[in-house]
Amino acid sequence: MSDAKQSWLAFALKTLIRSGPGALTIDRLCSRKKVTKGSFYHHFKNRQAFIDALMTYWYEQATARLIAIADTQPCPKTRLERLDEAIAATDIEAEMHIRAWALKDTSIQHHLCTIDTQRQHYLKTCYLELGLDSTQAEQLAATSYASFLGLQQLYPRLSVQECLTLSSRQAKTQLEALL
Amino acid sequence: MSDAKQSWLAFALKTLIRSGPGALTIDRLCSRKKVTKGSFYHHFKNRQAFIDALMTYWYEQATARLIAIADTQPCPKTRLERLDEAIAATDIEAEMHIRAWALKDTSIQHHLCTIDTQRQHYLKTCYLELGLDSTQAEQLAATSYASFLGLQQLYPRLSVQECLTLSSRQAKTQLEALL
DNA sequence: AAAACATACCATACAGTATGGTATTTTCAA
DNA sequence: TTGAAAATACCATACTGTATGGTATGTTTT
Repeated sequence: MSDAKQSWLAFALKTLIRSGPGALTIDRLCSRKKVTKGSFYHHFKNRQAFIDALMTYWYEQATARLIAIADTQPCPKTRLERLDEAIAATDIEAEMHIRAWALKDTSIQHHLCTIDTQRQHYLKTCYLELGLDSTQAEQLAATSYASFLGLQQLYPRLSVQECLTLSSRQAKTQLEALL
Repeated sequence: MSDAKQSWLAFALKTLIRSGPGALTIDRLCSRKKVTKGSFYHHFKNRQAFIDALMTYWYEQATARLIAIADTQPCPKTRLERLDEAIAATDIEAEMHIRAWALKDTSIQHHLCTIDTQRQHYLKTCYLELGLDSTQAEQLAATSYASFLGLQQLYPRLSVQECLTLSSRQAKTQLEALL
């Protein structure tokens, strides 16, 4: 991937985080980036190709990278803690925007589906190692992930730290009740 | 409120449920409703007034009504069960769409904030009656509500029934651990 | 020559306005 | 009480201005 293209994706992700998918029109991106459409259409075949590239870029930043960080730990309990730390140190504002975006764009839906699946699968493997059976691990993965997602969206808004604290505490209680 | 205006709001809510806020353009609504813009602008000063009316309409359907149903029960445990039943019997597809909408429209955000607050407050009163202290009740209200919201948004998608089952089971475990 | 970008243009979709038409309801005098 | 006139509710048609994705064709830089 060329530097210019990489710069386009990094800029687009920043814009998505700051202003949501509504700001990802070609015109607005170009004016904010102080280039013209000639640049955009040089690097991307059309808007859809651009969006696909952006979602792949986001997957690497906000899923693959985080799992890789957590996976440096041998103990599953420590992995989950390390994961929380990594999440706390990451700008996850794009999350909600992408989830909202998926409701009106099936291509985003597809990307998000593989990402959600992979994330839940990672949590499940941790819970399996901690002694849960397959069904329990799967359901706890779903509910703990879901409560974190949900807490992010509650009004009045909580901080990422509060979301992590509440959801991880809740997951621990749940885990102990199952063991 | 006139019948014609009521019919506009009911139609708009159906459209929102089926196709999301992107389908709530004046042109598209008019063509689907087989009327013209003259009708729209006769009943609503502008698009914003229409949206405000629609959100009020939705509040009555999906918050005030559900709470009123649950509140027919004297026991808080029964109230929560009755609430789950009422939710299961309601089309809650609008929920996610509105939450997504709120990210790009501050007026929706305001409506949703009062609604989220009222819903959490209702759950809190139930948990208070069940013996939790104020902080515990508030946090359990937040996490149980959040996990239900989050489960709705997970990919691959779950049914409303599955969301309710998982989140209410999780809330019960949490409650017993706190008592 | 190829990569990177600029400029000018097109068709479409959108919110909103101006104006007019029709049907129903209200008002007021005979 | 009643019937015509006035008001109002309801909707249609045609238009404006703006933002969008996309295309065609250049120009500059390496």
